[in-house]
Amino acid sequence: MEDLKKTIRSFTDVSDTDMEFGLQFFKMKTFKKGTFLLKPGQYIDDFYFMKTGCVSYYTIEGGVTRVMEFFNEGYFFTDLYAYIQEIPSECYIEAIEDSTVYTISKADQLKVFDYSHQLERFGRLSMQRTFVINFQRINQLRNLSNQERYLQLLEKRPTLFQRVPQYLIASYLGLTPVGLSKIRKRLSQK
Amino acid sequence: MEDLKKTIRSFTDVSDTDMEFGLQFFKMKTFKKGTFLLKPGQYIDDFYFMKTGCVSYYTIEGGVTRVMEFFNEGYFFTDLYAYIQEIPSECYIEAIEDSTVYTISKADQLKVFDYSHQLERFGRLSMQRTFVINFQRINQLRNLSNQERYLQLLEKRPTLFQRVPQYLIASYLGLTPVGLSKIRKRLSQK
DNA sequence: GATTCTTATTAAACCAGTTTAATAAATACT
DNA sequence: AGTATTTATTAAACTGGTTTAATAAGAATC
Repeated sequence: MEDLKKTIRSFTDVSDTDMEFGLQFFKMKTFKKGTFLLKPGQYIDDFYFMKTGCVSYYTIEGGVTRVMEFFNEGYFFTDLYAYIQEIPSECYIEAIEDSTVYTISKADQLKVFDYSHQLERFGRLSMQRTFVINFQRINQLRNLSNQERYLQLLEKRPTLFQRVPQYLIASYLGLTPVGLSKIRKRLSQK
Repeated sequence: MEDLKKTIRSFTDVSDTDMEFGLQFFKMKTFKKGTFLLKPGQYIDDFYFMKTGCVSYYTIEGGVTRVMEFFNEGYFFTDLYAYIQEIPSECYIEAIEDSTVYTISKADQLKVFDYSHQLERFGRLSMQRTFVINFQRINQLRNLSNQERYLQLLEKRPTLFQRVPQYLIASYLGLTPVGLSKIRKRLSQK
């Protein structure tokens, strides 16, 4: 669990005692490509850390799939919206590659936060990080054209384009496959 | 500061001792309509609670004003993005009505969190709340048409339409004033 | 109360996406 | 390898916005 430990300590100092206390609650799980970590209607009680692999976090509404995020190595993830509010999820989390994760239940996480002020701070800071990412996402959606968002994704997460089919990338960008294809054509003509 | 105290306790239990310790650091400030709490290039070291009034949180890029949020009574606010990362802001926070706020510096807030595990938890939970709001915002931007977003705003924050000129509402919705006008016309014709 | 400034609407031309459908290319399956 | 399925591209018609500019209505100022 060295990778997890390292990631936690990239947020804030955590003593060995507190870290050991925290890590004991994490369990390792594996998911084959095409299996689901979460489906609509289910409650999600787990918080995940992606060790290896990739999941797609998406909704289907009226037959339309909308990818909200791809989580790969080093990401913390869950359906945070349903998790926080303890309401049934409206989302899918699907392994789009064979994936290995560490997971901790909400009750155990609360135990950890009660025990350790340092780890509660980690919790606050990781929420902040999530905030920053979401904030950038909102600004991207509001201020950039679809073409600009495509180029930005290409720059920031180039490996995604090898791992993920283009129609899912299109969905992530809020486009139809046709729309993305047009953008790519337009760009290649320059 | 009863309103502030009440709002904090709506998140989590806080003992009188801890609350008293925390509240001593808040200062009351007033801003006349048209004055700025923040301008681009400035660092923001303050966290605000809106007692009465309303501010607009926006950017100007290439002459284009983009309203990100309106904060009125009962909202906690700051330029959280610049605040968290301790980088110069790229945003304006402008009082669009005479406003009264409570404010606490980042250093003081950290003192409070160090002193009180309960208030650190309030910090984490209020970050979570912010997350939920941002998440809904992203989903709105991705999944709803402009018309639907207009109707939803009309429903959720009707008072805004009395307080805020339409061209700022348009900006908040990511539209031009012309675009919003067209939507309103389309709707009124039904 | 008349003038000026700001805000909201309308019209016309335009554009970046959509939908639908056909086709081509790549991948998986037996 | 040959067939079936999935994924990506292209074309054509359409749509909901944009920009620019003119006009109308409302609010502030002298």
